[in-house]
Amino acid sequence: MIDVGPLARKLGAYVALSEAELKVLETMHRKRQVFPVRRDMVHEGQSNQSAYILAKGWACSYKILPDGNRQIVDFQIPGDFLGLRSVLFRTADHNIVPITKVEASEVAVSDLLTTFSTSPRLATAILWAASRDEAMVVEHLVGLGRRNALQRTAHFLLEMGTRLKLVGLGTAEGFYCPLSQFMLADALGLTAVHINRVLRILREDGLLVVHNKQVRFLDRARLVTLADFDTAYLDQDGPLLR
Amino acid sequence: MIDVGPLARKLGAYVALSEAELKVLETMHRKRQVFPVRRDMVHEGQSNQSAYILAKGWACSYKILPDGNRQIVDFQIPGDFLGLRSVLFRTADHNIVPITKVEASEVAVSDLLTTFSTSPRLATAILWAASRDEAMVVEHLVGLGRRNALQRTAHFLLEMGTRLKLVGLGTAEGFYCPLSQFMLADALGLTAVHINRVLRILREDGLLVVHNKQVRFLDRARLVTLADFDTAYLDQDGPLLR
DNA sequence: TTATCCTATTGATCTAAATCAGTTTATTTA
DNA sequence: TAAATAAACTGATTTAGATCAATAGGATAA
Repeated sequence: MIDVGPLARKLGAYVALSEAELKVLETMHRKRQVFPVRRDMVHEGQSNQSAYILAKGWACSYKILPDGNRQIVDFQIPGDFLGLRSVLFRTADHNIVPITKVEASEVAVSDLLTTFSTSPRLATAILWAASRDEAMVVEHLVGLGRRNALQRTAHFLLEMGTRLKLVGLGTAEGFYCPLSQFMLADALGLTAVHINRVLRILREDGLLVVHNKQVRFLDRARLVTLADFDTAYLDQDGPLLR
Repeated sequence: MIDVGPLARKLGAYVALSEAELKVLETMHRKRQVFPVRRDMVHEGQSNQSAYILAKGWACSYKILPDGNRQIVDFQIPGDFLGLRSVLFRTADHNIVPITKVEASEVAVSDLLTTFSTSPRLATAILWAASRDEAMVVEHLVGLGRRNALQRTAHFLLEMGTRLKLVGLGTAEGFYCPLSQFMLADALGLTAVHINRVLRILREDGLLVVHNKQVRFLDRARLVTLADFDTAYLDQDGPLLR
């Protein structure tokens, strides 16, 4: 079997893609670019921004408040679109920065629109993926509003695990995670000091271990209960539609 | 001038719409329905849900956690789409409930897709509006993660004011707001008790008054500073594109 | 190979917001 | 129009997570 790449793999979880559709996806990966760590790819206020498909590495989208505080809105992993809203919105309303070295393909919005009209199944799959990403932002919001530090952290790590598994970068047991405790803190609306304590509790309770940029789930069942994690779109094997 | 309805008014802030495009929008408002207060229009887990355009009244989308806690994700006001993600996602991942009596028009997704291919300008405008809504969810997330109760509340009320002004339901001075302090609390990740105290502080500081379901901004400049409110897409008069 | 920086870790203390326990004032409803 | 219910408001107390202040281990740079 050929390597279909993370995006095709992700969309394939939704619809079984034909050879022709895979070809279209392939053509979207022409202009591959490399982005170094810690240098903003998209900057708030920038206009005429491009959209990208992330092929390798991790990035994150964030906002900075006037007091210097940062809130990470979402992490982008291989197979994710990046900066789509900035394009539609004409001006970026947030920043995007690589966490590791990133490889990404620039996608012209016009190409995307063409794809939409010529390949409706692919279009549905892409919209499905976009809706799923939005649903994750919503879940993140719910966590910040109504979950305590422990549940929030557990939920976040379970979700990242699920996302990574979908693109073949993780298993039910764990995943490689290049995030520092400071980044976790900025995503979860906590301080790094508190994240450190939360991770200790999770470890001491035998729920999960984070060590050497590696997350390992020790007791997934109890974690899922603790975090009220919805496994609906996880317990799925093969595409939803044929 | 004819009444173009809240959606046309909102989209008109982005592109100047032609007579033909207004006609298309009008046909989307055929199947008008009325929904009573406090009876879920969309329920989590429901599948084959319809999408709606809200014509009159307020609704909100929310999630309930197992401990009974509620997090309101967003409020929907006239001109907003409602349940779009549920349609694309095939199963609703959240609930939507009317806060006041609601009038909404059912939109078949097929109609929407037709509109997209026949009227590209309208399509862009709708995507712009959708991006804007998503940007507001993101801003909400940032507030929950990194703003204190006072800034968060101020920011939220300024934002609602801006949204309502865009559809002609508010002015720079204030707006009608049917939300109880409990609903504000569920949206802002606080308790009703604390919302009450925050509103008192805002009142005593001469910043804004909430009374009789009416929000009045007393010192907009200071509010904007306090909340770090981005007025970029507010200081706009007439459509962005022609 | 020492100095510098970043990340992880821990203890002590502080504080914003929650919780608890009411009273008061509006709305519904009967 | 009285009774019932929901919403607004307030004080006292508690607590989850922040802040402050260090220590220590790797990694990077010079």
